[in-house]
Amino acid sequence: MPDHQAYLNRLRHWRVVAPKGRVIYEEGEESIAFYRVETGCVRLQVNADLGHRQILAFCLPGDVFGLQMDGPRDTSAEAAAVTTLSRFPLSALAADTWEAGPPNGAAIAGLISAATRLSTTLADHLKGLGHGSTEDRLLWFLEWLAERQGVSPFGGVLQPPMSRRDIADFLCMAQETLSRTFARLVERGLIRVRSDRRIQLRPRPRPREEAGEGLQRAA
Amino acid sequence: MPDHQAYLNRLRHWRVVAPKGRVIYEEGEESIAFYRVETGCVRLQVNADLGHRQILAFCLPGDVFGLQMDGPRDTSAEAAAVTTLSRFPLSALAADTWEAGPPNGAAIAGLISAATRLSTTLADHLKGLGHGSTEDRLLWFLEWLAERQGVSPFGGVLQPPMSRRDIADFLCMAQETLSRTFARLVERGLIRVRSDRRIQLRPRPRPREEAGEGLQRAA
DNA sequence: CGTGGGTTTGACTATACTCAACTACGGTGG
DNA sequence: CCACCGTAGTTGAGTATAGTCAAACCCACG
Repeated sequence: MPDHQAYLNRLRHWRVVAPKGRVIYEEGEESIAFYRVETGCVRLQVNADLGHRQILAFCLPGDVFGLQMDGPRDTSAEAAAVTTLSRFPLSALAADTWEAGPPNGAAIAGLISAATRLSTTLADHLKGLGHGSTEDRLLWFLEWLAERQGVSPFGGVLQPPMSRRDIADFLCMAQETLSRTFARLVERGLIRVRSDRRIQLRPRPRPREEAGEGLQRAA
Repeated sequence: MPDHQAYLNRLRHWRVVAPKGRVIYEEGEESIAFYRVETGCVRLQVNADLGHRQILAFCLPGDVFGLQMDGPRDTSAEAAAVTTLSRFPLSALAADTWEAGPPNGAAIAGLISAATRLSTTLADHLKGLGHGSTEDRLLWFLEWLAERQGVSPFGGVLQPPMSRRDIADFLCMAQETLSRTFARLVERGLIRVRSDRRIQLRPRPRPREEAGEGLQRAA
C-alpha cells in the first residue's frame, strides 16, 4: 500500500522464510542487506546480559527494516513468529544494478520514505513509553496492533503474533506486571482474553460511576 | 565529518538562526523542508495536554532532522538553546534541481545514511530508557553528551545546552527526580556540578568490592 | 502421564511520582 | 541601588506503582 513499495520491488530481492526465534542479524554485525516483512513478525531488540532484553520495534507485514548503508547493526533482528521476508542486498542500491534504469527523484523519495518509516515507528514507541501507567502503555500497544491488523479498535479481535514476554520487553515492564495489567483491563471490561490467546477489544467501558468514587447516586 | 554531509552540501540550502524556544515546526504540519543543526541544540518533542512533554531526541551540531518526504510531522521541533540551522527545502531533492548533476549511487547512499541516523538516535534513546534506575539513565545521558561534545568521559567538563526540565522530559522522569538523581551522583562522587551549570565527570568511582559480592578472591 | 515453556498469582519492597514549600538567580523598574 | 517579580531548580513528606523473588498454574507436546 505505501508508495515506497513500488520502488522497492524494482530492486533485486528474493524471499526467505524464518522459523520462530530465528536470528536475522545480530547487533554489531556489518550490514549487507535490508528486509521487508511479508508475513509474520520480526522484533528489533538489544540483548543485555542476563537475559535482559529491550525490544525497540515490532515489524509487521509491509515494514522495512535493517536499511542502513554502512556500519555495524545497532540492534539484533529476530523472528518473533514464523515469518517470510524479502531480502534486499545493499549492493542492489548501487545505481548500475537497478533493473529499470537509473534512479529518478521519485525513486529516491521512495527509498528515503522507507528509511524514514522506521524513525516514525521508533518515535511512536517513545511516545507510547513516555508517560502513562502500565495500563496506558498496554492500551496504546493494543491500539497500535489493532490498527496494524486492520481490526476495529472497538470490538475487534486481535491475534498478537508475539509472546507476552515480547510484549513486556517491548513496553518496558516486567512480564509479571504485564500479566497483572492484562488482568486489570479485563476487570475493567476494556478487553476480553480468548482461550486461544486472542484478545477482543470491548467497545465502550460502559460509563460507570466507578470513576467518581465519592459520588452518591441519587435514589 | 560523516560522509553524508558532503552530499547534503550539494543541495540547495541556507542558514537560519533560531532563538531559544523558537518553534521550527509543529506536530501535524506538512513537511516542506529538513534541517541540519550547525550550532546550538534542537529538541524533537511531542506535547501532550497540560504541559506534559516527551522529548524524543536532542539534535546537536551535525545532526539532520525533519527529513521525511511526505505526510504530517510526527513531532514538534524547538530550539532548546540559541541555534543556527541549515534549512533544506524538500523540493531540492527533486533530481532536476541538483546543482552538481543527477544523483549517483553514492549520493543516494548519503541521503539514506542521513535519514537513517535519526533512527539510530531514537534507537539509542530507547535503549537508554529501557531499563535501569534513574541513576543509570542520567549517567547514560551524560555519557552520550560527553561523546557528542568531544570531552573525555573521565574528568571531562560538560556544558549541557538544554535546561534540566528538558533533560527530565528526555529521560522520562519528573524534574524533581532528576534533581535528586543529580544530587545522588554528586554524593557518590561520580560528578561535580559547577556553579555555571557545567558538569564535571569524575574519573573512577574508586573501585570498591561492592560489585563482586559473592566472589571469593583466590588467595 | 509426565515434562517443560510460557504465563499467572502472591507477598514484599523499593523506587520514583505527586503535591507542596522553599531557595537561588536574573532581569526589570522605581 | 535596592526592592520586586518570575523562572528554574531544589528539598521534604507521604504515597502509589511497578519491580523482585518465589511458587503455582496451564496447556501443548512427547
